[in-house]
Amino acid sequence: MEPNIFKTADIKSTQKRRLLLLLLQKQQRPMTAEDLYEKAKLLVSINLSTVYRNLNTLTEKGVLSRTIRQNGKAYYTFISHVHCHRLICTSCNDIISVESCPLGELQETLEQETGYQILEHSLEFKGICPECRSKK
Amino acid sequence: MEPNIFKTADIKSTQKRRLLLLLLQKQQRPMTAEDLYEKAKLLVSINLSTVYRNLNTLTEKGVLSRTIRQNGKAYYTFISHVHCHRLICTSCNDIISVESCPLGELQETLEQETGYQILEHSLEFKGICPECRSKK
DNA sequence: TTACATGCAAATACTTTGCATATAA
DNA sequence: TTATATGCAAAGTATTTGCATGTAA
Repeated sequence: MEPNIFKTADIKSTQKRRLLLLLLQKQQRPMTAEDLYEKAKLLVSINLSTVYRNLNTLTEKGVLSRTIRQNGKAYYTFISHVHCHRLICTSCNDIISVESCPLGELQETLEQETGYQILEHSLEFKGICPECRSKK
Repeated sequence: MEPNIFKTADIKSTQKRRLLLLLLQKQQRPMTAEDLYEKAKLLVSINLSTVYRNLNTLTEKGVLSRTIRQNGKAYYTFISHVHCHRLICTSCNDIISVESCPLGELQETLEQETGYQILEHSLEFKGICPECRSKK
């Protein structure tokens, strides 16, 4: 883990924070507060509200990014992660990462048309995966 | 309002359902359960859980579509509405509709690459609107 | 030493559910 | 008449907050 993430973000380096970042880094996939809590409590004594508070702090400080998915839950990743989206099977909840993203161009057009400075976007696809389709 | 929406959806035509659809139709913008409840209770006696139950029923029957936005709330629209997305100002929460959508092609490519049958997608842009930018 | 982090319990926001009653077909 | 819709209160799920205590710098 970058030794100076905390210094850069101007927050204290605590055992719980180091663990949460380590877990997010190890899993290499967006995780919910609950996901992280379940993993973390196997290793240290930690409270769910500590997880929530830290995820909020780290998001505000620009270390993590938060995305609310169509299941209503917040998912967190390192900001530095490759920009990608999701394709979710509505039948078995399998998730595939979608790395292609054709929105850069549209985003520029939108900025010109609307005068907005666009900072981010969220995109999610839903469908039925091959396994579930064949089971029908 | 289409006289046979309810017949087609195979659900009873009740006063509250007719009102909820009418309100959604009149506003011509995605609304939350709370939005609809506030509008509806000015006109008839209605319970918030009736609103939620009907929005769920109408969504399951394919009359409405539901999208969870990055504020964590569910927004409903007629399925028949023009396919469009959102550009939200993170500073003043102003919302602009984005009608262009370059995802059709990517969606086809994804279907071929992944074997998924893609049924829908959700897309949201966030940025800072011209007014808020000039206030800085 | 001191400001910030944490644990715990309680509160909040949005949504769902069980059950008795009301109503559309 | 009968299955479905509704109201009401209670519960569920994800998240936040107040306050006392603990800990990094």
